[in-house]
Amino acid sequence: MSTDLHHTPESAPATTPPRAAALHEPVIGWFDAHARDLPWRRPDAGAWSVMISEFMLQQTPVVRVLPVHEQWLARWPRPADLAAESPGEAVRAWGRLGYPRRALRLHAAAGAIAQRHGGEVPHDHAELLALPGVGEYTAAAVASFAYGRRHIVLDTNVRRVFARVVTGVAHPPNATTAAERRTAAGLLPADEATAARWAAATMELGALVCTARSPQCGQCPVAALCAWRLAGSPAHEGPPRRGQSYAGTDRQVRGRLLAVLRASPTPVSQSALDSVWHDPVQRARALDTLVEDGLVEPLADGVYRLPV
DNA sequence: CACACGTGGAT
DNA sequence: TATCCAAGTGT
Repeated sequence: MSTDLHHTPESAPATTPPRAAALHEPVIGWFDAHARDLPWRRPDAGAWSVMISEFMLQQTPVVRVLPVHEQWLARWPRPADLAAESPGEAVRAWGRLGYPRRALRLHAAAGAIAQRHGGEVPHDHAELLALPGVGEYTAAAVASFAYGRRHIVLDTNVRRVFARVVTGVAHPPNATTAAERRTAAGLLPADEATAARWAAATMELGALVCTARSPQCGQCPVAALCAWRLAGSPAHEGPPRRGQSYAGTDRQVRGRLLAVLRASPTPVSQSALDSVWHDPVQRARALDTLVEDGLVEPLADGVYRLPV
């Protein structure tokens, strides 16, 4: 086994990266045999179902999204149904998925779809991107998964698969780079339907086999072509991967405060909020930012509620 | 571009 | 127990 002692992120892999065409069939074939049966992937799933799932899946695992996604779709079958609700109800129904600003943005996106797009989730990438809460990834994902369009879908799973198979490193950079976009563009099948299949397949491969912690290379359809394996599965180099701290942060306080509001069908008093965090300064700051974000609505006399 | 932004399960 | 990680977006 030859080890490159002077390896840097920009250096060429020790072996030739696999050709695009050599990857398509095994990866898509693997997907056909092993893809999970997720509600938003079923033939009868509409674009709205896909869009709800994409919002919920931003930084939240599939198993926790499943039940909430089902509830949302049953309660708000079309974008206009959600748009007709108060934003507070969206925040409440978001439950404990985390990052509740996503609920607010999905509610706002539903409003924009009802107003500007005749109630239909747009097909066009640029129009999707213009919606609140829809970034580069989500716009591509909705266009590709819901409408079969040909787009570069670069999420954390796909980035990790390409980092290993093509670039030969254990993990992708912290932020998406131009080099990654070039790699993804070079691998994207020319045929539109195949490209959409490829996007879903590479994402699923990263989620189920080419995982962050302990990849199941024995199950991987392209293990024999994988630049990382061929290089001896070298450990991660470079800057430490971004860790998230949580205990004691404003985020934790915001979470506590919002949990109180979600649980109460009626406005809550200042004292009810005061009871969930000891430090009055941090508590006040957290409440302030929740109000700024539109997640909490202050009423008169130190009473608060979810936004109407 | 680095950082804020929730929550909970796995190791 | 501490850390890592999960289909990112907005600033």
